[in-house]
Amino acid sequence: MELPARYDHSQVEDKWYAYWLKHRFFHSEPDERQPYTIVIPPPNVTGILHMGHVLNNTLNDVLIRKARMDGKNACWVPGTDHASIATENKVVARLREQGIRKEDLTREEFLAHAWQWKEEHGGIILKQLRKLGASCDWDRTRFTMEPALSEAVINTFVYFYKKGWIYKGVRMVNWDPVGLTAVSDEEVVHKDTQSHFYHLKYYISDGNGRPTDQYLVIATTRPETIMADAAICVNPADERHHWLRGKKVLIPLINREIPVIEDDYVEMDFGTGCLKVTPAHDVHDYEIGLRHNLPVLEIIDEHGRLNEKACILVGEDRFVAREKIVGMLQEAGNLLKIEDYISPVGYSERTDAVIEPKLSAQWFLKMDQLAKMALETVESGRTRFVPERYVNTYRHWMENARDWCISRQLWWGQRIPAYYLPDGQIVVESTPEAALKAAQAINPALTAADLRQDEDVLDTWFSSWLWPISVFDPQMPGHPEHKPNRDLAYYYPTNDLVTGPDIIFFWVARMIMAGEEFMGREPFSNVYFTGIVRDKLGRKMSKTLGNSPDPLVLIEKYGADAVRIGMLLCSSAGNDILYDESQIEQGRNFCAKIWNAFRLIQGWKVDESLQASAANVAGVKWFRARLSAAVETVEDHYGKFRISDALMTIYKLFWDEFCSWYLEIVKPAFGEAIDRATYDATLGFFEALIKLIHPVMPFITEELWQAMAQRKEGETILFQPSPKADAPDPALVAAFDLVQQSVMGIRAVRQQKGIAPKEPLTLQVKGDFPQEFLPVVGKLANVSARVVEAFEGASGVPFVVGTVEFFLPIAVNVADEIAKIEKDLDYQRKFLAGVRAKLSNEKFVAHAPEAVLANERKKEADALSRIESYEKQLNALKTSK
RNA sequence: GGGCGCAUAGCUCAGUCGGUUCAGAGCAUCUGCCUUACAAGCAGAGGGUCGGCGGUUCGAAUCCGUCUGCGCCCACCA
Repeated sequence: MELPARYDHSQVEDKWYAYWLKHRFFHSEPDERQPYTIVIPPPNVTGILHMGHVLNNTLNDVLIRKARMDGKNACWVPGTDHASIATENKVVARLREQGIRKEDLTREEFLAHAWQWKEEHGGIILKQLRKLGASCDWDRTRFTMEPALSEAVINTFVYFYKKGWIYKGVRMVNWDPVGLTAVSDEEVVHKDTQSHFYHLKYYISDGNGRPTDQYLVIATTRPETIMADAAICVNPADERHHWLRGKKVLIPLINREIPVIEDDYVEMDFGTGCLKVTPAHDVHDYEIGLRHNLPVLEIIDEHGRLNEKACILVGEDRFVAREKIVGMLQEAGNLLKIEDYISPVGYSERTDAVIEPKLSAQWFLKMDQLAKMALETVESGRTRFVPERYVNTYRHWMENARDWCISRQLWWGQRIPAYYLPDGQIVVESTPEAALKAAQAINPALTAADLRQDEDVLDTWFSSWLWPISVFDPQMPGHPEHKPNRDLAYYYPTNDLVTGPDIIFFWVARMIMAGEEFMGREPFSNVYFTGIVRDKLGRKMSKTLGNSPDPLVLIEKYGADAVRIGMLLCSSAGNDILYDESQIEQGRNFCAKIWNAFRLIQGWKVDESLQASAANVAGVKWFRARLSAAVETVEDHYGKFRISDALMTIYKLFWDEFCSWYLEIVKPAFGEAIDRATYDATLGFFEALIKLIHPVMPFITEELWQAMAQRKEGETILFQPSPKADAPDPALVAAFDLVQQSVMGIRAVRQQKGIAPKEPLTLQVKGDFPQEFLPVVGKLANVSARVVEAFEGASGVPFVVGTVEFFLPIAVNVADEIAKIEKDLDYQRKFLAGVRAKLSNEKFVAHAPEAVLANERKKEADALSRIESYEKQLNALKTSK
């Protein structure tokens, strides 16, 4: 088979992906092999591939392909997440473009639009993952809102409700006035925001609702909420304010009378020590209100606008109202001063709207028991975090977990299966029929028409947390009596989860909770946290900055293998990734290198009558040992999730050791043939190498594996066993190191003296040099090497590697050589002095372990022998002069 | 405010148990090569007071303290 001179990924990648799909190589069914399972972190169904996905899914794919080659039954379950807020926002935006307002649609009409949108745009990302080479079991593709998985979510809700862990409560929630829904604490992002501290005078009431000339001063960042004030609060220990006891004050502008109360919550040395209490619009104020039985007056509506209860500025947006009321306060003489102030403000993660604390009825799931269980899972090591430090973060959150607000005021999602009876009682059942039955048990006269289902849907994470279970057996969650089906029993718990640390609470922690609750054990053994992909300048990649490249464009340009390498090269666990296109170029260059190495080998003619040369025999012997050592290192790296280290080990093994050294040793001269033994060994090495590379570069390795022999339809590199390390031979590897050093020494001399590599030289070797490798040195350095007792010839360049001395008899400038040797000699003497200082230190000799001591003695001996050798050379040179 | 982490060559990062000639790798740079696999390449070279200071130790990039500069997470002192 004739190979093109250049590797063209575009001719290769689609071809083999189609081949893999055709033979369903990625598909897994339970069998007698050991399973290795990964569930994909489901991307948003409407999402498109970005660099973060590339990193994450490349790592997943490396792990799954490695496991497959290790003989495990590898199963990677793909799928998507319905992402209720994000998707609903996109659908609302598109409808708006078409002139349709969500408010004008019924729930059913809206959902019809949403599903249509999902059918059109959904799952694009899964198609894109194929371009990357992701070896997912596509037959198992799941969607969190598909019927079976939705059923699992509903059953879970019913299960926890009946267990008493789900309750409905009026709470202060994080309200998103743009998304028009409550969001969980985890979905609120706090950002330091430049704002102002307004100091306002509140006049003391004369008892009849008229101001006296006495006043107190409060400091607030939210003057637009004063109309909702229910009290002014001071710390009881604050003597400055004792005169206010029992007094009433008037809210500026509207002159409503409110009491002055005392509570420890107020910090005496913050602001003015007087706090305006606004129970409807501040979490802490709400709690103070509860303690002091204050009325709750809500003046901001769901859109963030002032309502009629505000009396003034009705209908104005909260921020506009803030501007206007400041002017009004100023005019009325209530504004004392304005300070610049930076305060943390909560923003909605999804819509970036400023979160409004809002009192509303929401559904909650109790976290105490679940958090306790899930903490134990990680503390006990049943689930291991990589890097380990995330355990601290995890523990802190678990110990402080607050109840999870699981209701969302949206339509896109699983609707809460709570049904209200006309008298306000609630029944919770998984179907309307069951709900009716339950309702009739309370009141037999009720009909289906009397029941009203809760309007809210469930938080998306309330379905994602079931993912490692529900993708295999959606009947399991919520049915403790159910026995896991064959898939779940076989694949659960999964092995590794690769995800970003940003969703450690959203998703990882909650999957562990669900796993413990429904399966009685952890959902995965290891969690590998990736870093965040940043640009060269360290900025997070984002659409608005426009610094995020389109992975598909990169794949098109460089090939998927190159993109994968580019991402992996710089990805140590838990550290952020500074992405730079040059890394992908490096990946592409590696493809070219592999390709060309194969073209070289493939072009060799074998002469069956030829005996292997001494150099070839030695080369094969060395590389076998070298490969073995590298395989061991690679295995070790994989075992510790040091994926980039594993890659770098493989990269250097192939490029440096195999190409630059091994192939140069065995390469026949132009037009000449190679012996059979060396050829077969070389081909064997090459096959082992591409197997080693396959998990990181699946396409080119399949192409070459197919090209290197007659393969039958249905054969693939995917299931070839990973190369195994056989008897390691460190001594041999070390001996070859000496060979490399000496070859490099000769090349350096050639470079310095301007002697072309083509020009043959002779080399004299003195000392303990491994004889069998002399021919290797001869070939690589183009020298005829021989061992001598003493160097012959007056003029030449000596050099030393370890304790072996070399001499290249060539014409040299004696003065230059003398200067050079004197410099080396000087260095060696200082080195010796350093070693001797150590050895003469009694404490060192007393404390240091024997191995360290022995090494220092060896260093001393080596230095001595080198000095002796240099001195001799120096003398020889000087006398020749 | 609390917690976690980072700082090593121009850039991105390794450095595992404190000890091997330990100060490394890749990229970039410089020099010489269009050598018949590969210029997306080959060969060679230069480049760092391991952020500062102090401590422990026979010995510190590595352990401890502290300072400085970054990053992340948690936290609504209005």
